[in-house]
Amino acid sequence: MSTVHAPGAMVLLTRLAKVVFRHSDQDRLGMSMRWFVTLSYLDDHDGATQQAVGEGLCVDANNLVLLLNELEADGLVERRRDPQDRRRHLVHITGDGRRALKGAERAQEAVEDKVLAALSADERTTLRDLLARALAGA
Amino acid sequence: MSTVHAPGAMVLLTRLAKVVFRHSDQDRLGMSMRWFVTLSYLDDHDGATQQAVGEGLCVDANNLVLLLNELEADGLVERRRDPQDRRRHLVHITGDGRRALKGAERAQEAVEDKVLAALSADERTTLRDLLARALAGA
DNA sequence: CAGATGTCAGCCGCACTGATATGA
DNA sequence: CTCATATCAGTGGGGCTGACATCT
Repeated sequence: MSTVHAPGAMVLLTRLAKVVFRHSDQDRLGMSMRWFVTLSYLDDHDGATQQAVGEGLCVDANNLVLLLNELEADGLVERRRDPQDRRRHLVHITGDGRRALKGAERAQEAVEDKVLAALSADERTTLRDLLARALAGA
Repeated sequence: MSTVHAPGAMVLLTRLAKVVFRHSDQDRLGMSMRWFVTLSYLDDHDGATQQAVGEGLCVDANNLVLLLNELEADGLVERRRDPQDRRRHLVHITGDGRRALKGAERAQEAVEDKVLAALSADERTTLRDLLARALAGA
């Protein structure tokens, strides 16, 4: 028989992320995954500089411009000049943005139930905690 | 102050996966992440049908054709007709494929150390176990 | 002047849709 | 003939590089 070879955590993480992506279509969430993740980040980091958002989300600065253009055109996000340094843009989530986010979060719970179906409630909490701490340290 | 709002596990997973992707460049691994994940899967599922590989990795059947073409051209993978059903292709990893995989795995450990820097060895094991079980159940 | 920030144009790898060929 | 499997061509959105404008 072939040896049961255990893949590394990075491979598992990458593969599971693709599963999440597969289940997180526009129809279910009411918005694209990119929008959802971006709004989620801004909900926690309201008023962050555009640069900080790019680093936090691992999205290219150039690409972020287009992404924020879309969100701002829909009124979910606002760019304001930093009075202290007028080169900077401070990115804010709007009331509409928060409302849209809440809706997507509720829809995403159904996705989580499917993706983490094999895990108990306690295990899901543990997973969430580990992911959050890893992300904070990276 | 703004409320400390906790993002869901799916958002955290998606974001951390992008961090992994960022650190897993061709130079470090010696191959692309797509190759690495595919070889890793075949190491555990040698001789799987092409269709099964696509489902397991959440990669489109059409896209998988091109991906396997690349791997086969480099001699890391072999496609063999299934004698029982000559429509099917059984995908096998070659000796060269296993060697290349081992090298990439070693390089990937360094990536894991960076991405999971905030977690202890025990916590990394726990994370790996939870991810593996979630993946198996999805 | 140099350095930082954001914007825009262009290119490329990747994912999906549709059509085709082969075999059960 | 039908259904399944794999392949290929065409299309679209996402990610990156390079050049430019604005501000410190």
